[in-house]
Amino acid sequence: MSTAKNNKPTESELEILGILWEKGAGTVREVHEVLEKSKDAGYTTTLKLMQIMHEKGLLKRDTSSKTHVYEAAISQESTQQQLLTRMIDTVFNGSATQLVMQALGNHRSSQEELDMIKQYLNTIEEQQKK
Amino acid sequence: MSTAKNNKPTESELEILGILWEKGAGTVREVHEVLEKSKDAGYTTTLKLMQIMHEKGLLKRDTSSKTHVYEAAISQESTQQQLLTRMIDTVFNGSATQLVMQALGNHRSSQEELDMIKQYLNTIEEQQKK
DNA sequence: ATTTGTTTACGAAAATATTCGTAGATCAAT
DNA sequence: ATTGATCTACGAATATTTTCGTAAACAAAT
Repeated sequence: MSTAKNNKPTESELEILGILWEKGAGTVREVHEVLEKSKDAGYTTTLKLMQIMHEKGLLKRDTSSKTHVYEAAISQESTQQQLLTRMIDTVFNGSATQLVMQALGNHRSSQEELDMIKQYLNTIEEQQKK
Repeated sequence: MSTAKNNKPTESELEILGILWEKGAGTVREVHEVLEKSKDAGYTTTLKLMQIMHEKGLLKRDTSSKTHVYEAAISQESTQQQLLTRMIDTVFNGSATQLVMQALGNHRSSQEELDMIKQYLNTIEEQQKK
């Protein structure tokens, strides 16, 4: 229960979080520029969205200079986790395995990635033996 | 482009689809009864939702008897696929592998399931060699 | 045939999410 | 100090999603 996270991000908010998780931090303009590529919305729309997200506790911001700098206030991992859980629940009959296989089947993975996953599976098995 | 599927289901609609995918088909009352366990909403709310879904082409229905029987009109697989893709895109930095590992890490899987996944990985590798 | 319970249809309210116009602040360059 | 560009704040319009009240149809039981 560290930072406010009982607010589940909306679709648009997720897009912004995604951008900030990658960038690390950024101004409204920077975020907006990325957003524009996949979406068309005005600058003030992005601004407003980010302000709301700040109010909700989804973003932190540094207002020390005129141009504010924003940063995600919730971790990518915990958000991923929440979304995954919900998705497995409602759409994958509660089976994580089903989700994993579906993901592997339709999204080309390189040999390196497959190896990484295999290795990870081994790690899990080791843990379970204990 | 068989049946209308350009309509992405909303959150509530997904819950209903999930139920129908499991049941195969059902009346409003039946769906509502399942829904009630995790949510609280009136009967007519569920009814309306399912009517809308029918209009959108998300559900088929049999109106031959007084009590209509509904069934999902879009496949679970294609829906899973769409959702996975979007999720990987916005929240997992475009990496399916990242999603897979996150899912494996936090949702306990039995040894049987792990074996199944391993086997599936081998299948994929075989395919890629060709 | 009247009552009772269950169903669909419809419309509209309520709640949420998204969008943007406008005004005022700030700063750099003229 | 005026202009121009860029930024934040704010409020409100739009759009979308969710909710439910009410009425009419229907069937089974009294």
